[in-house]
Amino acid sequence: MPRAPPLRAAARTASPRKKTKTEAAPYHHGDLHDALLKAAETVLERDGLAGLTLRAVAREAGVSHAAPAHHFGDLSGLVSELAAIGYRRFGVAMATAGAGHAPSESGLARGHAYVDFAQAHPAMYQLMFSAERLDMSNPALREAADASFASLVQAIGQARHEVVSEAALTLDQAADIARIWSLVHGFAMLLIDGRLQGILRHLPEGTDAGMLLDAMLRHVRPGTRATT
Amino acid sequence: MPRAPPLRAAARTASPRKKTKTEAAPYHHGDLHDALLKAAETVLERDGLAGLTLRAVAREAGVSHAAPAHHFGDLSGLVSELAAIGYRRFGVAMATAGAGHAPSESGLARGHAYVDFAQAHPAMYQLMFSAERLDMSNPALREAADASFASLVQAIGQARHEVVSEAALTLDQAADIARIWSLVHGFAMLLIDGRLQGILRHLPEGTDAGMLLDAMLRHVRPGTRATT
DNA sequence: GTGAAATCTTTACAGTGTCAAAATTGTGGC
DNA sequence: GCCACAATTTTGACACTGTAAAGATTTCAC
Repeated sequence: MPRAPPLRAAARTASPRKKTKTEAAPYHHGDLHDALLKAAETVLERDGLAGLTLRAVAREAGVSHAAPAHHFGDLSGLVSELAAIGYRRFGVAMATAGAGHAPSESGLARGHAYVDFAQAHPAMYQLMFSAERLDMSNPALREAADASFASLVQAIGQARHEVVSEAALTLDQAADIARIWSLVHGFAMLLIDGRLQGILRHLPEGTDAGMLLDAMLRHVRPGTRATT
Repeated sequence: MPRAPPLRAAARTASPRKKTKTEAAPYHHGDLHDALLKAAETVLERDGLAGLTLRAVAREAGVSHAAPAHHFGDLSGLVSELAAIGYRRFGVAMATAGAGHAPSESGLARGHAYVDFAQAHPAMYQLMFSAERLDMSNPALREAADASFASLVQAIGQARHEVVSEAALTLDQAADIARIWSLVHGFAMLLIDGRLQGILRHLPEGTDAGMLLDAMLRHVRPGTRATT
């Protein structure tokens, strides 16, 4: 059966070697694990969340449809690891946005960076918050998501000019965290789902989502208040 | 073929008669359209969004697997009509919450009613914002969702002590709408997805989501400002 | 080398949505 | 009253999905 396997070969040479001091051809595939994750991201960006199936990823990687199961157990295992990658990437985007700005404006910059990420990678962002598909007990995902949340808490603390400990929050601190997170997450979700189209359409000519976000955030500053 | 049809009979007698004074078994079904929508809601509440399939709804209603297609075209047709029902129900919940409160507190009451609805019917709320499944060109859904949005705009206008026209928004008005909507929607989504568990766990004993929402909302009031 | 383990493929099964054809039932015309 | 027609519902089929088991293949350890 001369069933040509060009895809397979292409996928194999695409991934760079990691170790194997002898530089001999790697074992079965090279590292299907990473190749599958890359293929999954390609599928996700091309076909959206609905097109992200085990078999589609296997096709994209040029392997049999059951290959992913061996590396990830099941579909939730694969998408959870992909979401973990998304969280790590999201983390660096937020970190770079936090630096390089005056402290007074860093909160605003972070808010914009948050929504920019969601807008630039809508399918990935949806996946990162798709409780239905993700397996939150997955260690890689758990760790990446927790780190992302911790950096949010840290940023809130910075804006409040105090050290906020995740282990014991006051209601006021928690309200700040929930407020900022709900704001940017809600805005991002509504934006991705097209629910803000009606608003944006009826705004003065040339107003885009970024300007709306800016106007929305400028009246919500955390901390610096004494009592209720 | 004595293939026992108990489900069908059960489903038929389960729904109260409307007419048919003779009490004979109704004609084809009665009205499968409504029966399917009721079955869909049962399935949605019992098995969540993932369990809401055409065939599961057909089974619940006691009809063949292809029956729903005739009434709703396809899956998105069915879930869109179900979501429309959700929006209408959501609308009355918000309306009753808006009334019966002092004007100064009606905004807060509405915010709580919003999140309460999402918390009481998480699967329905998720469906109502599942862009992936819904067909926003569905007339019933479009109308119900638009009405829901219009009432939000109207409530914002009331809080701003001005008449807000959806047809031409100022950036300031739009920012108020987006802020409030993003806040409650984001909070509801994070809450449903379990993302606020970490926060709630580390709050003083006995603090629940409602208190957190209250603290979060009390520092965000729309309108009443002059310039930026 | 050779056996063992890891990797990948093949095969199979139970689901799913959707379509076409067949069967059933209610309705309107005469 | 009766009969053709239209609406409704079922049956059957197809392509797709995830997942499991069994077989084939390759690498690794010794």
